[in-house]
Amino acid sequence: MLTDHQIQLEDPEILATNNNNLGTKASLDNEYSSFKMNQRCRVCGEKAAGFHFGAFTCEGCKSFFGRTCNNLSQMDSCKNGSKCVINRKTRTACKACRLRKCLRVGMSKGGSRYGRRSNWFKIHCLIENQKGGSTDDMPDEEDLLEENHSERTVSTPGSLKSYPTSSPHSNHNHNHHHIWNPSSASPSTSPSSFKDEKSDYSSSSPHANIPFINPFFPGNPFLGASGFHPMAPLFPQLATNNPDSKSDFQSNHQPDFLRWYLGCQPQLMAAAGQHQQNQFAVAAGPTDRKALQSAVSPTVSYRSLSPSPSLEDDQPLDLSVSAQKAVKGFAMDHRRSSVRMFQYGSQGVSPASPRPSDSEDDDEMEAQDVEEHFRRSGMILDLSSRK
Amino acid sequence: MLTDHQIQLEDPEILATNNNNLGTKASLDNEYSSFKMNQRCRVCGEKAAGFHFGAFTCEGCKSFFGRTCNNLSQMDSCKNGSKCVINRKTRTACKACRLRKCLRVGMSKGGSRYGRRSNWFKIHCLIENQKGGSTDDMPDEEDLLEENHSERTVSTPGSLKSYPTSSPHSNHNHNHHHIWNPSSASPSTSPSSFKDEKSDYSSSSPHANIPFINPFFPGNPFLGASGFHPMAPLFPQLATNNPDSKSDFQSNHQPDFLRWYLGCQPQLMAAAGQHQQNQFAVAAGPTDRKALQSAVSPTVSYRSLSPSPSLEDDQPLDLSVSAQKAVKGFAMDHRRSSVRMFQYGSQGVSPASPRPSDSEDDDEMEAQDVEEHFRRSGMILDLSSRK
DNA sequence: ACAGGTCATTTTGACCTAC
DNA sequence: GTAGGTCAAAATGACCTGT
Ligand SMILES: [Zn+2]
Ligand SMILES: [Zn+2]
Ligand SMILES: [Zn+2]
Ligand SMILES: [Zn+2]
Repeated sequence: MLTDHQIQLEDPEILATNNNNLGTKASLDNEYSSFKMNQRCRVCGEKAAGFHFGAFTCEGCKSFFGRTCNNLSQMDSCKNGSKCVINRKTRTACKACRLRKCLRVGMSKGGSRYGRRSNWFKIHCLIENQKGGSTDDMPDEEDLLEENHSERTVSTPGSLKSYPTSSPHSNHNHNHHHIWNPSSASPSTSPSSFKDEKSDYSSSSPHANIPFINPFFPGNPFLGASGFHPMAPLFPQLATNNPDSKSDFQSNHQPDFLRWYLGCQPQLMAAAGQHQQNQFAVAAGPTDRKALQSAVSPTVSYRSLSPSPSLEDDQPLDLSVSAQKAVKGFAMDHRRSSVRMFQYGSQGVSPASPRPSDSEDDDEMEAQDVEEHFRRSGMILDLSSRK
Repeated sequence: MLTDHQIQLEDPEILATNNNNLGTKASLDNEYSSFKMNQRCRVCGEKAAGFHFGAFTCEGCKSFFGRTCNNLSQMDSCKNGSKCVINRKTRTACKACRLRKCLRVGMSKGGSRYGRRSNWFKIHCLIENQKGGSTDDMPDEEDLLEENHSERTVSTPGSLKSYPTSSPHSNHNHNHHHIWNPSSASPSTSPSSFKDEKSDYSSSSPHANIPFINPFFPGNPFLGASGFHPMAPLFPQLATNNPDSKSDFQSNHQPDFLRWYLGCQPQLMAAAGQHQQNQFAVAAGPTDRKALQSAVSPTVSYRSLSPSPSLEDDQPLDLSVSAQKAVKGFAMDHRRSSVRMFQYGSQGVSPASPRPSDSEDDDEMEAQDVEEHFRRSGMILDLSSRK
């Protein structure tokens, strides 16, 4: 196994792996680069201009969403039964269906990252790509025929075959309201239906008492079209430069991670268990940690044990935030490769935006109040009736 | 039966009749007035602004058609299977479907009348109205609910019950390519399918040898959504001020006319028989005759025996045009209440526009050449192989 | 009384800039 | 490398005018 020195110099976030160049970040970047160059707009199928508002989109759909997602209320509904096909030629026909498509592919405002994509994000993209993507009413054949075919062949089909996309428990059509808490189900969340289907992966958690933002909370706008989990799991051992930790992940945890990432979350609970109570779990690499640091109020206390080279590299990253003075609750949206904050304030739960060192006035919220709010919002699994 | 003196003073075109005020033009005008005030756009269902391009439409659809009907070719087709519902809210969504709807309700350019509506037109409207109109994907319930209901109640439902809309041979879904010539069917026109269905009304013509512009010619853009005949029939006895002629019509011919107007044409052939060979039949009241006079080249010779008061009121109107020096062929489009000329020139068949006393140079066309052109265009039934 | 013109308003997306 | 701003171009329809 290569010990490419680049690994030491690169962003110490976790590494991707494939058969061709197992475990190197270079391979990940290479794969992602070709992937990115051939992306099409997830809304209309035109050649994508970039990753905008949480999805690869063209300039038009980017501008459209940026304009219209603010005034959802005054958007007149579709008169064709909300069944309009959205492609490059028809995207201007029905604004309602176009916006619906935007939301369906995961677009939303806030929490954007301007810098490089995180490795989590790249992995996510490649896995999703290998899964075949959503089989929506996406680009017309007509549209594709009019585009440059030579570009599309750059994409290396099957180059990611090594990714264990089909675990023993393949999980298509997994419910958005999965309950991955084995001990007690909140009445507001879905009943035991999922438990019957996926009990193998949700019944073995040893940390059922830890509150955690449920990424599948009802109405989560960041759930992808496939119901894919928008939040990266907690894998502290990945957020380190310690080679042993990385190889440990690759040999022992990567399959579990991938299985989780494809819809199952056994490791997530275990990772969440490393966090204390009254804390909302967060996992991030140094880039995300920096964004987190600037996004979160200075009153928020957080500990960072790694992976800065000057710190203990062999310690798991811990960016957990004390709920007593925290911005209350947040989670990383690695699918969007951004710090996505769920900030509790007088305006209710809303995505947080970076702010300077002000506002000492909104940290009187008690931990249980914060928790209760998230619970009422369906964002927290009601794992236990603490306090 | 009333002998309202208004009849004498009014336009001497034929009279309409209903139960309430049988046979008076006042009743027709009254009925038509309330009908017109409550018309909705035939395209989108919005309150109609008037009769534009051959159909009652709103301002928007009027402007839209005026803009787009010229560049049909560069109109991109619908991407929803041409099934878009067109109403006030969705009319801007799919231009292709909107234009298709416009054409379907009979809109077209040219041949418009600026003055009063003819009585034929009013009768047409009232009959169509009584028939219930086309049951298209017309105005949404939602749209109608948002409009002023008080206006709509002005319309007197059932006020035209006296019109014999359902003749013994009710004719729904009559084919656009009807053959109403019993003797010989053109190979280019439809086969004997219609004859099987409607032979009662197409087999009794005593004037099978007279060429006549077939209003059902393939591609006739003036055929309404219901396939309704766009051209008014020939009823010379109606174009007179002679009271006897009018009462004769009311008692003897009106039922036949209405039956014809609803899709059968026995009387049409009889009327056409009054015209000489090498002439293309025309029927018109004095208003239409005036328009005809200004539209047709001065080289066209026509005879007008009536109904000017200074002329023989008891003679049937004859505006037939000699094909030798005629603009070649034309017919009245009473449905559009306009003189609709099918003018033969170097540009081919096109709607004629009024022109001054010039152009002595385009009357070299022989009668049979004109006829042949129309026949090739599918506009003339190939009744016989004269010459 | 309608065809055609006018033009303010709306919608759009390619392009640019700030971060 | 993306969010947001810019702005020219296109589409729309209420209103006006000539006939
Ligand atoms: Zn797009
Ligand atoms: Zn729609
Ligand atoms: Zn309309
Ligand atoms: Zn359409």
